[in-house]
Amino acid sequence: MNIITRFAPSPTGSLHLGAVRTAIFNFLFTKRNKGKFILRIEDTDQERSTNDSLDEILKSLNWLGVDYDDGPHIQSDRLSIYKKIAQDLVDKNLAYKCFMKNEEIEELKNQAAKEKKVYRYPRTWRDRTDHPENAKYVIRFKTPDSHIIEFSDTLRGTIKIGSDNLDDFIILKSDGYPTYNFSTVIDDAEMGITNVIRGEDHLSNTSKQTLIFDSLNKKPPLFTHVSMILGKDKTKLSKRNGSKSIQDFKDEGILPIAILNYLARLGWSHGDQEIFTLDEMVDLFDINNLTKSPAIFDEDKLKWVNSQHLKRLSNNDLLKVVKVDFYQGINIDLALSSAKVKAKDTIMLNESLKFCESELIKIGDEFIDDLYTKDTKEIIEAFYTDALDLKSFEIKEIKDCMNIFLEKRGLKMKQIALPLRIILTGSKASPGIFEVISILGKEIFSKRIEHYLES
RNA sequence: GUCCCCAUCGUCUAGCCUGGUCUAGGACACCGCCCUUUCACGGCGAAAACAGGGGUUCAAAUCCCCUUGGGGACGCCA
Repeated sequence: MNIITRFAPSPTGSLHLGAVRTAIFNFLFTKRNKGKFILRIEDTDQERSTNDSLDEILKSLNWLGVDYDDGPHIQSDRLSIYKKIAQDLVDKNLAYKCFMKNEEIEELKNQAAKEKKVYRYPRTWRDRTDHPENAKYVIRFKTPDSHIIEFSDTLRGTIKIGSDNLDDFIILKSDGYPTYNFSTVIDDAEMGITNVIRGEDHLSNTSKQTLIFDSLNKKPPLFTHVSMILGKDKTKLSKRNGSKSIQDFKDEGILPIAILNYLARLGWSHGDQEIFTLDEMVDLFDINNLTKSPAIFDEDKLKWVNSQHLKRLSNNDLLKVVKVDFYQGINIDLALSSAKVKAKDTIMLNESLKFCESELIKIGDEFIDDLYTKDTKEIIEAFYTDALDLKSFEIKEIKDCMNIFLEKRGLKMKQIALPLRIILTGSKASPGIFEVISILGKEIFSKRIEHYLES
């Protein structure tokens, strides 16, 4: 059987990590099995759904490289379908119209809270036929009494829940929109979804959805409820405990593959391997090899994974993510090679390559003490004179030149490396000094030294 | 409160299904040392866990039960 899966976010905010992880699992699983991956937008909450959110979700998925084969299907385009099926269920006496007013429900909820009980809809309209004319109503599902609801989960086995724990839940709201449990089931059935991979927080919804599948005479898909990602405080990830959106990570210089890798490794593993390419993940991913317990999000490790991918990136690919205008004459290849091994994110990378952007660099006032002593100036000038004689500005030549210079003058590397670094990069932190000189090349090197000597 | 899920180092995890090779392996973070021209990278090392109690068995991190702990759900949100 061909695998068909879906990722079904609701456009009520930016894409967050938990959602992204289920998207990744669906994506990997589907690719692994050469199936079809559908994107479906569950915008049945008129109040909270926004186009901006939808745009951001699409943008983020695209940036991550989580591509879908079909969609996005928008649920609000399909209202007539849900309405019709809800009405069918009413006609079959499997659902019913409920005319209870909001105020009445509020009252019941308050009452329940007072008695420290959980509110349950009292089935007031379940069997009534004295329906008011032109009044607003919702459609509720007739949850059967004392029935054992059973469904299976590929990770957790068979799960059984007594129907008495559920009340007559709403499937169609008074604004004519379906509720989540209803539209999800209809779409999963209509779209031929074979595998539903979603967060563990949906486990309790699955019992309701099983009931709906039954009422529709449809076979439910195979469920896999993936463990949740928790914040540092061990509760569901939310803005409160530091959850960031994909956009945030992008802005912080995290690579898409690092997010994919880190998030996939949260709950999934392949022996001791920590770093995966996308192809490797697709190749190795096994839905049956997921951890059942929740995992705490650790930004330090994400950063580390990011640094590992940064190191592995080819200079060609690196050029696409780096935001540096290399000045003409800069040895870009060498610059990238020496910068990428040290950076943890692309922000750092950009920062460390700043000295490559122009012919001259600005030297901050804080370095005056380090640079403008008579000795320093004299040493730099002397080394400069030697360096000018070099035919090639390869690292090796520069190094040899330096060693001869130091020996000749009885100096230590330390005495010249720091000022030279500041003069050439405007910073105390940079790639190795020989690399820096080689990256700049003879011309820019000379310009910067002369500029210093003249100041 | 009710229902559901889960339980190996601080964190992510390997091992669990198919008991013995586990004096429990790896990674992040932390600490120490080394490398060193800065910042880093890297290398080496240390510390660090089978929640508790009962079973089953010659043998349990691994199987079963209970307790405890954690998480999730209980919306005209998804």
